[in-house]
Amino acid sequence: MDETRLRLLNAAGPIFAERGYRATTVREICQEAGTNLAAISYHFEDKEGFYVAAVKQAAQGCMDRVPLPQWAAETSAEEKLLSFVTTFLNRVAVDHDPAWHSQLLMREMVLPTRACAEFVRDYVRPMHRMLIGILSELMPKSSEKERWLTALSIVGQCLHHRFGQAVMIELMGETAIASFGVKKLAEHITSFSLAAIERATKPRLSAKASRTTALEAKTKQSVSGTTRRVDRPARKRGSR
Amino acid sequence: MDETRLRLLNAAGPIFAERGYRATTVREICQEAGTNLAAISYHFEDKEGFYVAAVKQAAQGCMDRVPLPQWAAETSAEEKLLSFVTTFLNRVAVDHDPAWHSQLLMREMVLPTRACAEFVRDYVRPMHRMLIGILSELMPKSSEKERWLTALSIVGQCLHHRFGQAVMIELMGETAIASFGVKKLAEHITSFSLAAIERATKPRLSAKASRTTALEAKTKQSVSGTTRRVDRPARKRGSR
DNA sequence: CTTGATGTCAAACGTTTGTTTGAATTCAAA
DNA sequence: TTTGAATTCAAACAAACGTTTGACATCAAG
Repeated sequence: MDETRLRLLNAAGPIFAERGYRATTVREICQEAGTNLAAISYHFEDKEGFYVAAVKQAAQGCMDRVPLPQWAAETSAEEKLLSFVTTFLNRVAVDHDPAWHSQLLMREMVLPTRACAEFVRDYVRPMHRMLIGILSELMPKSSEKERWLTALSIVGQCLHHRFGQAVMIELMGETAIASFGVKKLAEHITSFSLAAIERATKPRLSAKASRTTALEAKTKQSVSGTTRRVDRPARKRGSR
Repeated sequence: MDETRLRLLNAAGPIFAERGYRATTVREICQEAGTNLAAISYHFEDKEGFYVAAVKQAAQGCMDRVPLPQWAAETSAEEKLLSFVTTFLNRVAVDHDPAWHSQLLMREMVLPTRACAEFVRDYVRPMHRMLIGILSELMPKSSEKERWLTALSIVGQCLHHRFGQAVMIELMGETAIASFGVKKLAEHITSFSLAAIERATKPRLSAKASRTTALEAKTKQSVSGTTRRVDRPARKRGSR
């Protein structure tokens, strides 16, 4: 049976997601799963193989829980973008049932392990293709580079609500964050991005547009200075 | 002397940034710094205190290397936004001299430790205040919530070029990434955001605007499904 | 019943870890 | 020179870690 295998994987996800790879001990997972210690090297070769399997399961779980949208032929590109952003936010949102799915994948993005390449192939690339497709409809005359930059702007806005979560809570308090909600967030990001895209596509307000682009010369930025104020010793010999 | 202290901190930064807290051993750092093993508990109490000191030094280094901009009275809000975005990108950019500064802070954002609160107070909050100030000029009639959302959109775009770096390289190749450059990036993000802000502030093209906001009804998204396709066993008893 | 493969178990192994110890060294003040 | 605090050093400590071992259990096939 692989009942043991499944119990291990289900127990591993939340723990790996919360503590990270190194800080998680196989003993802890086995105790949580109610299995023997040796079950890990038996079913997964070693700890690293076990971790990779857990990441795969997390990515699969994210995709299955919130599948990519499909549209009728007559759907407008604007509608597509809204449902794409909504899907993205739902996949990475913090307040979803198993919060550890996206948490584990977030770790994989910041400090990639062996599982990263597969993650990009199976999970990131399909979403990226879909977004580029939508952008090709929205800005048909743009260069590939412009579409890339726009895609990065949109994805960045979505992901920030996951990556920046800890800092945002520290910055504005936990209650204020929760008041946003996925739906409001998706509408903001979509209309924000659509406005920027339409402006770039049809720059008819030439007065304002030229004022904006005239900024480029003023990027004088003093990039110098060294580290000051290093703190003084903390404990001398005899404490504790 | 705290020459030993400084040698330890300088050696610790890159290693903590690359490997993370748990995967880094104090032995490795001491060997790199050329100090004795006991120097850590002597100067920093224990490993965690040592790590917190390293994070502090990284944040200070980031701020000193790229200080916040200061403007003349007549500077337009658009110019301010551009130089703000440029400063932000320079602070988190990957291609700067000690790349480990921002790398260490990035870790701190994703998995916060004791150092996170101080980091937000000394490093994040000043930048946030400055951005909100600029946005107050750009969209004077907006609510506080709207300004917050806009600030998050801008910051998200900037940070994504750091957080998403590993995935972007995997997705589009290393050379393509480098071709962007901080200056081009800053101009893109600034004009992208300014277009969105100006559109929201003066929605005179009512035809297109209403088409955009009419999307809201169509957010039907099937949020269901369970995990399928769990992989089969990897190694049976007798291998290796 | 025997056989052999599959899976589970308690126990132990060898290594690496952060931390501590107590002696040695340095060096300015008395 | 003597004193005493500050600092560095080699060595060891105890705990925790991933992994392995060999015996035991289960069960269908011959």
